[in-house]
Amino acid sequence: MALHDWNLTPEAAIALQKRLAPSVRREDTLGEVGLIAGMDIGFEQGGETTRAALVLLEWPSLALVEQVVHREPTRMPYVPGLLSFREIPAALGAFAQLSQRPGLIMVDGQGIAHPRRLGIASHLGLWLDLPTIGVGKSRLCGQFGEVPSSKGEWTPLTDRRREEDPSDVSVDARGRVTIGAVLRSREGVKPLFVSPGHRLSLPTAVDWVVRCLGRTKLPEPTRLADRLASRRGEVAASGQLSL
DNA sequence: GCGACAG
DNA sequence: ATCTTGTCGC
Repeated sequence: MALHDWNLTPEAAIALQKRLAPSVRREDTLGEVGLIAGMDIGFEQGGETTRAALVLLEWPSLALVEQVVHREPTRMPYVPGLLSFREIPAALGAFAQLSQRPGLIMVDGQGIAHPRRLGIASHLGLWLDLPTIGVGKSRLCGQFGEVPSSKGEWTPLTDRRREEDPSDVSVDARGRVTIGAVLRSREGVKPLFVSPGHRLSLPTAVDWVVRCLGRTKLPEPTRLADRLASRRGEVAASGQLSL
């Protein structure tokens, strides 16, 4: 993938998403998943500083083997649909500090469950050329029915077909395509929005999320990254960049 | 034109 | 996302 600038106007960012979306691989091309990463972004000083948190867990023990935090000035405001342009730069800074490469990354946000099928998980996966899964806590787009109540069960998240969708995706009688899964990761709690980021299918994405589930709503990779990105669990972060 | 809208 | 008090439950 050709490198591009992150400071773009909304119009340019949307045009870029449309150009990149066709490159997102939705087939399973996972390698040996020895390490699973979890990524999340937090903000400090009223949003002036962006704080990227990255954790590496060993599979299948899910033991935490490495964690890094990277801080840098916030450049872009939050605009629905353009989240990746605001958060990926900082995420890359955190990745640069990692001493080992993960075989899979779980990102807090959407994968292809995005208006132009290029949510932050897909964009990051494309940039790093690594398998990624979007694990969102709320919906950006798409519709879904009642979510089963048992842990591990899910209902499809569908959306009207778009130009950004591959021509070979299955379209139902109503012209809709499945872009993700609304997963009951824990009983009695709001469901999770799981969608393929890059280099894996929806069934595989759901499988990995379920396999990384503990007793909490979020899978371990995202849960730990979330905790590190926020102030909670004040863990001693390794190699950070101060401002 | 009127809502909806990841983090 | 972040700001915040109390409250319910394992």
